[in-house]
Amino acid sequence: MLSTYSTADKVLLALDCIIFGFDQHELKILLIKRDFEPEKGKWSLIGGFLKRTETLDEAANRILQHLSGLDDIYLEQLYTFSEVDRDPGERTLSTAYYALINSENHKQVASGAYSAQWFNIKEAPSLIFDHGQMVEKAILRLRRRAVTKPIGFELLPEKFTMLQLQKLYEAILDEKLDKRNFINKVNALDILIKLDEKDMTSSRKGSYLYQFDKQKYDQKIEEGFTFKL
Amino acid sequence: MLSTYSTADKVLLALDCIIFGFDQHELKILLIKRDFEPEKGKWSLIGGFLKRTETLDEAANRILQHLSGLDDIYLEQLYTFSEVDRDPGERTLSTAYYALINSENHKQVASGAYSAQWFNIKEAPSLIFDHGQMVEKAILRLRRRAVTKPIGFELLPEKFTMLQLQKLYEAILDEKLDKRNFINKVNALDILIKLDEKDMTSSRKGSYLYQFDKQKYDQKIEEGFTFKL
DNA sequence: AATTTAAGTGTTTAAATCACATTTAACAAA
DNA sequence: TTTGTTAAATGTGATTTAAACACTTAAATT
Repeated sequence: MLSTYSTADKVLLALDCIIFGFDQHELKILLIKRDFEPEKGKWSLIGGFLKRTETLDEAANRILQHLSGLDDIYLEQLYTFSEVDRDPGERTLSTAYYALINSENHKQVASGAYSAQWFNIKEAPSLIFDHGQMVEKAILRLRRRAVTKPIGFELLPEKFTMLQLQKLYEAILDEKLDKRNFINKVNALDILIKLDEKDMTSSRKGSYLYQFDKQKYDQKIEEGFTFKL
Repeated sequence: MLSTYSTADKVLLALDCIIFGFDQHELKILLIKRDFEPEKGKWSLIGGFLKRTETLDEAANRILQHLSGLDDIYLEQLYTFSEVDRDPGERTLSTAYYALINSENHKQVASGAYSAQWFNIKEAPSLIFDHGQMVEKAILRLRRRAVTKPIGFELLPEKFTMLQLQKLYEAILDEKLDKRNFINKVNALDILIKLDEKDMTSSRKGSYLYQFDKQKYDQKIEEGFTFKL
């Protein structure tokens, strides 16, 4: 029989965020030391509980906002985890979100109220509950999305070099890419603005800075263009 | 501040299933007339509430099992919907799952206890709450999955003709496919068993029946093969 | 002026995809 | 038993896309 409202169980719904960042050559995630029981003191994702008056998207934004002060963060719902004993404290489900934040705004995040710390995704410590699974799933999702939607740009500063972009994709996809093919592909997409400015930090010659052209991208999408990197 | 357990809100968590079936040339979904308030009498997805003692996967299986008597149904979690007023009855979130069932087992489903009915995905009536959104999202997901994993076979009887398979993919992808290219592609995958039997219902010559070779498929996957149709 | 360092640039080759037409098997009708 | 009909089965060449690959250039340093 279909349950009716009155007889149905209510549960706690948590929300955990896998926060990706990119730093030079490394794809990182932000973790915190959990400050309450159970598992106090262990590494965990940033999370919180859903309030009755908000949507999951709103809760995810609230939690991130509170943590970082950042506002327009790329967020996507990943999956809802529901193993009965996933949280030994109480019957709790958790909807995982993943977020992408760019390295320019990194610092303040890591120096926030919590003992938050960036970890290379390959060197992250083991996490409480099923957070490890969440991270795994998030990486796979990111990998799939990054080639289909220009979400990679969320992880870079506004102005970036081709090499930075390539390194980012190498980090996400976890494979080496050919420089010429990469540049050719990116240029073929025709959604970057090549600036007159150069980044002089990495070479004598300097490398041109680029900017993602959201206007152009949106327009192309409108016209049926499909991003595929 | 991170919420702690005691202060956090509990919510009802519903679970709704988008059940896909395939019938000759048409991709269909199974809908029921809702038999309780609110929105009693309107078309809706099959659903229920999560129990404290089960996972979402288990709940989805229970709900389907109960409806159809079927056991090994392909099920995948889709998304958790959380608009605050999505259900006017009470604050309820819903995790949507989609299911694929094959046409041979159709009939008993539709003639179950509920007034369940199959609708072509293009001709479905408008649905309660956000169920329309769920269906939309499920179709997109199915479309992506079907070319990446051999889930299409879940929708067919055990033995099927190439044309049936093609029609299925045409229905899922909502586009016409070239017969020769399709067959060449499928054959190149080398995961079908060509039977000696023929289906004589559709032509004089008869068309060979095929069977999905799960063993072979699994082994190929093991060896790093990637299904791509 | 010569050296160093990373940036920038095209071509060739292989692979995948696409478009397309004819032959074959089984049955039915003459 | 021959002929006609219907859908199934089969293969090839053309085009497009992806992959592999190495040298030149600009600018700062000595």
